[in-house]
Amino acid sequence: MDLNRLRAFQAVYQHNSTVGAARTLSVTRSAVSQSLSKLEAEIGVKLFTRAAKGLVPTSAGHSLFRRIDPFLSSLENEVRAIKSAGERPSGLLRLGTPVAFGRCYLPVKLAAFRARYPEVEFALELGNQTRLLSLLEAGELDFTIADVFDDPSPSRLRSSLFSLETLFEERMTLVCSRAYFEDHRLENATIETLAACNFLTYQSQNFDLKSWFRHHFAKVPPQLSIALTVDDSHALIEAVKCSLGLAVFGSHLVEPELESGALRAVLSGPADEINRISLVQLLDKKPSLTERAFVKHLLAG
DNA sequence: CGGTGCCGCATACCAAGTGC
DNA sequence: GCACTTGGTATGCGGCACCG
Repeated sequence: MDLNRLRAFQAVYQHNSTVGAARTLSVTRSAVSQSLSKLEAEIGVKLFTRAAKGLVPTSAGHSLFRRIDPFLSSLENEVRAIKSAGERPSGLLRLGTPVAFGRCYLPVKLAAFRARYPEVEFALELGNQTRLLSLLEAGELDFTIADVFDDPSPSRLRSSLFSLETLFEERMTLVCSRAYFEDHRLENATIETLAACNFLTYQSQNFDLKSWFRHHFAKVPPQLSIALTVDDSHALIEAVKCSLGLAVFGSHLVEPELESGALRAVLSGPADEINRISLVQLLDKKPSLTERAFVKHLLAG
């Protein structure tokens, strides 16, 4: 059934004339008259009685109007809502993030964005980078936050699938408790001294530690003694404070502890490895208005 | 990519009713 | 009777889909 013919019928019913309907629909009365005739031919029933001054609905006309008027009105409202949604950020944003970043930094940014655009909702996925990149690739996330190092080893992030935008940079520092530092004589530590220590890591394959060793010594000790693996920065900091071993942290996570002297940095200095915390998107995906607004919001700092 | 057919619409015109 | 309003319809044009 042709929607335009139904709209012509609706307008004629409301005005009891083809002239009024034509004005409403911005067409000539001839077009209205023709649409109406075709609709009647299609249904096989007269919808109006042609009177001297206008058109009077038949019982079939009344019945049809009662059915289609709510439908056409709700259809128009729905289309209007969809159009206005395209003009302002709204809807669901699916975001992946490392656990520590998702807990500490992101909630503030999400709150500020939503204060500005209350029609936006978030679905936050906390997890390790490998899993988040897989979800992004499968189209189950709109963005993910990732750690990007200058490490020359092959990285999935450097494939042609993804586009990267740096949000901010942090120094990667190897730290331990003051007691652990003194017990293991870690002032001017060599790779051999460090290789004899215990380590704590975020990731089961301890990429963070390997990357730190490659950066500072251009090689990784053949055997690292991993005392703890935990994907939670608070747990990791507490374990380091208890002298369980050494762990690599983004500088912002342990700044207070380093300043108070509760933790000590090993080989600390300007030569520390830089982690560019970046926003990752699929390269060939055209970002929506909401996604573009969110990227702009994060990049604004 | 051009030919063809269909469809919606506008234009022009006709018919009928109404008011002065 | 005439001007005006309104509805109906023949005709032509333009846009679009389909096909070879």
